[in-house]
This record gives sequence, structure tokens and C-alpha cells, in this order.
Amino acid sequence: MLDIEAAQGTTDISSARLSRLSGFSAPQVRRDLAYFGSFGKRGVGYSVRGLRDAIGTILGMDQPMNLAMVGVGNLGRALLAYRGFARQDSQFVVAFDADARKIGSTVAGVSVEPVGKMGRLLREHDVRLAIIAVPATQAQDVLDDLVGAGIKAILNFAPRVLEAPDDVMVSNVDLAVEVEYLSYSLANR
Amino acid sequence: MLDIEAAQGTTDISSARLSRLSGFSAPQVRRDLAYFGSFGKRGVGYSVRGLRDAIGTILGMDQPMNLAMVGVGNLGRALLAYRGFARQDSQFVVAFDADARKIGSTVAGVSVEPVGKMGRLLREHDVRLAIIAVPATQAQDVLDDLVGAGIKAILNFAPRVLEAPDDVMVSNVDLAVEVEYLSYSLANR
DNA sequence: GGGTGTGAAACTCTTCACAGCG
DNA sequence: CGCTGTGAAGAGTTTCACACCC
Repeated sequence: MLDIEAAQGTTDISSARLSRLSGFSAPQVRRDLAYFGSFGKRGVGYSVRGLRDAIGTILGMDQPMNLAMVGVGNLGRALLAYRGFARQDSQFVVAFDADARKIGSTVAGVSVEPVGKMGRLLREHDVRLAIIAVPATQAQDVLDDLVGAGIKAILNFAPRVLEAPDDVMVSNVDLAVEVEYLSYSLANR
Repeated sequence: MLDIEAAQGTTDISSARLSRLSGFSAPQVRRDLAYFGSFGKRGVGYSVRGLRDAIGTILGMDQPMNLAMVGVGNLGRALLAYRGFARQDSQFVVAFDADARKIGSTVAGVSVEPVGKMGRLLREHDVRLAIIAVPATQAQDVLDDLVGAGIKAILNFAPRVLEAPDDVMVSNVDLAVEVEYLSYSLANR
């Protein structure tokens, strides 16, 4: 969103404009931003550049975040190549797969390693966030390995409820849920 | 979640157990379910089978929902093959791509058609929900075409804010946002 | 004038506690 | 007895309105 404005050369943006772009109400936008500090100028709006930097800092994206991908099937490949990640300072540093034929290959500039080396390589590369893109049947095993390697944040794309210790955050992206939500919305106008 | 229980032969499930599996509190589960009707038996719990059917009906998944995929790159391919969708009665009936070399091929049993035929084929196949998995630069054009073809529900995977008429629902799956959320959670314990 | 930041009101959502039924 | 369904209390969130500053 802020990228669009930056690309258009806009330097300042009002909460009203952010409202239109984001779908949140203008007072909402102001309150949420004010929660983290005073970023805006009265009578002018928010500096696009300043806002982006501030949000980056708040999200902890100002310092690089090393990511690992587990599973290099279609989905893993797509995610490795996904443009959205590149805009932040997060980056994939290593990928893993169980298929011996894929080991040693490179996908989107990231080398594919055997799952057996996960523990060691995750520590070596200082990976703090891992993404699970393996078949549902293997997802829990992968999660257990990741937890064993000290990973505290996991993004799971496998359509399965996974068990994890309380101090490990697991965020599920269940693509079917999105379709269900839209289906429900269609059925109820 | 309910699939897990069904697979284990469990016939009834309590709100307490659903709470552990879903992460929502037990009263929360009960209230949400009660909102749609009385599905549970006091002293016993909810029938797994009954619940699944009821939820399916509520979501409008009891009748088939035809889906179209626009964009057959890595992400489109991954989504077409995604297991999660198959469990419901939703199904992909057609896919589109701008690349002439892909036209006529079949991905996960779905034939790839030229984007130029989108309007006609969407109507022919009675598609009501389309998924956008094209590069960000082309996403808005695709959305406009879909809207022109009468599609009222769109799931967008391109990392871009899209403009759509008020009566068209656009659900964005921004994969970067998920990483940002976990990154923020990591930074703030 | 224009747009932020924020107190106060309105609203929604969550939790608690328990009556009541199987 | 065990667990649902739900009124009432509590917490959190959104909206409104406007003082204040650029």
C-alpha cells in the first residue's frame, strides 16, 4: 500500500486516503498509528517514507530475519520465489526436502538440503522463522524437528492442526478456510 | 480438525476438546456453535458427524462450488494441487494463463485456457469464485476481467491492493503479512 | 484550513457462572 | 453427573467529536 504511494512520488498521506486504500476507517487508522507514537503532522498527514520506516521498526523488520523453507514442492517453490517477501529484509537462507533427487539443487537462489541436516543448518544460518510446506502427513514430524532445533516461530501451510509447545508460535495459513469464508459470504449475500 | 476426530473413530466431542484443538476457549466454541442452532447434547457433547454436516451447510459447502484459477505459475499450480480444497465440495473447473505455451495443457486435471476466453468459459462452467495467482502487475487487469464476467467473490494472492466494486468481495492472502506478524511476535516475546 | 491525536460514548466481543437437560 | 446453552458482567474495540497544532 505504502509502496504504491512511494512509487507515485507521493510524500505525504492522510488517514482518509489510507482508509480508502486499506478498508479500515480513518479514525481507526489514526488510533492504531498513534498507539505506537506520533508519526503524523497536523494539517498535512503522515510521511510515506517515515511511516514505512516506523512500521518496519515496529514489526522488527528493520533488522534482517532469516527464513527457512521446509518442503520444496510446488507450494514451497512458489513461496521461495514469492515477490512479497523480498520487499522486507526477511530472506530465505536455506531450504529442506526429503526427496533425495532435489538435494543439492537451487530454487530461487536457495540451496535445497536434506531434512536430516536441519538442526545443524538452522543454527548455522541463524534461522528464527521456518515455513512448513510439506504434505499434511509429514507436517507434525517437521514441526517437532523444528522445535527441537530451537525455532520459536513457524508458518504452517499444511492443512492440519499441529501440536506445539506454548512458547512456540504456530501461524496457520489454511487456504481452504479462505475459500470457505468467501463461499459463506456468497451464500449470505 | 473434525476430520482428525472422525478418522480416530470418535463420534462425540466436547467443547473442552474442541477448545484444545482449535485454540479458542470452550465457552467461545459453545457460543459460536449455539449462534447457528442447537447442535450439542447436554452431558455428551457434539456429534462429530453432525457438526461437520451442520458447518458444511452453514458455509454453503453442501452444494458444489465451482472455482477458477487465474495464473498457472508455481503458485497457481500449487493451489490447483492443494489437498485442502478437495475435502469440500468445491472444485476447480477451469484455469487460465496468458502464456501461450501453457494453453491446452492440463494441471491437476484442470485444463489451462487463454485469458481471452475467460468471460465465456466462466459463464459456461458456472464459476462463482475465482482465485488470482498472477504477478502483481497484472492482478488489477485480471480482477477487472473477472468482475466484467460477473464474478462476485475473488481470492487474491498477488501482493497488491486491488480496487473492486462494492458488491464484489475480494479476500487478500498476503503471505508477507503472515511473516510480518510472526516477526513482530518474535520481537515482542 | 486541514488533518492529527485523543477523551468519552457506543458498541461488540469474550468470559464467567450456572440453570437445565440428557 | 457432565456438558450444553445462555443471561449477565466484564473487557476490549470502534466510532464520534473536537481540541490543538502545522
